[in-house]
Amino acid sequence: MRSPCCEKQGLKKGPWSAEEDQILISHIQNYGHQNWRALPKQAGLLRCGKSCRLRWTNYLRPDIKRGNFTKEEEETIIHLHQMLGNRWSAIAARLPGRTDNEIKNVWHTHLKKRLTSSAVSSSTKFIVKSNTKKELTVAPPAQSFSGISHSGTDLSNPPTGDDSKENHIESWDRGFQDIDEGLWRGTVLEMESSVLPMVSMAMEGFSSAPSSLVCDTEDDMSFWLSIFMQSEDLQGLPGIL
DNA sequence: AAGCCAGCCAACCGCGCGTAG
DNA sequence: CCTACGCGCGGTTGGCTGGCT
Repeated sequence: MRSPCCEKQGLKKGPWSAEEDQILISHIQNYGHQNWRALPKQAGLLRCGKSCRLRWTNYLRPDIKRGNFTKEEEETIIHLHQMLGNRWSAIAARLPGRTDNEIKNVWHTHLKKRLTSSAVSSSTKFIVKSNTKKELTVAPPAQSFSGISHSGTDLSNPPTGDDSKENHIESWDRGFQDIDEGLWRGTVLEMESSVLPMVSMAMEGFSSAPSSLVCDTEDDMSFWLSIFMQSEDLQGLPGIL
């Protein structure tokens, strides 16, 4: 059994003072943070390393974006949460300047309430083809849920009788996690020409949508799928090939 | 003005993972 | 392999604040 954090007597807990913040900032600016456990002692702080790391990553880091979340950021969080679930760090990775803690707080205090049943259409379907003989079908929740298959092998955990949307999404997400990262390298999302106008609309900032998208990692794949999920026009389409 | 309450959010806790020895 | 350690993640807590009565 691991000993709890801050077991040592005399270590301070609770809110950080301005003086402590300044000590931590100047120490990291001068020496970096290779070893969080050793840092408080080196810096002369009566804190545990974990507390220092948290203070730095969630509050003191220079690239932290302050202020309220924009409408766009909130929408992004909602859609990424549909895709990724409670993987706050993965969501934060797509929102520059926002921390996982901040996003988690915003989700629990604001966004969760805003979720409606229209979040994800059960008929949306993505078929993903790889250019390396690997073939994979990704089907989000639907009555005809077929799971995720790779070379004929079912990699997903099919729904267990509970038809709730949440469970289906979780199954879908688990399917993603089970896939070897290498599988995504070179994966191409091909789209039917009929959906291209909608894809184009979904991809703001692009003059025209490509007919296929190359993915190198699961993150790439998640990113593109999140783009599609953000488009109300695309939700409910019979398929993206 | 005082008390209560709900919401917010910084910070803490425990667990799991990766890695070095 | 096993163990200890460091770190990051997600869940939870509790103090603060502002609004309401």
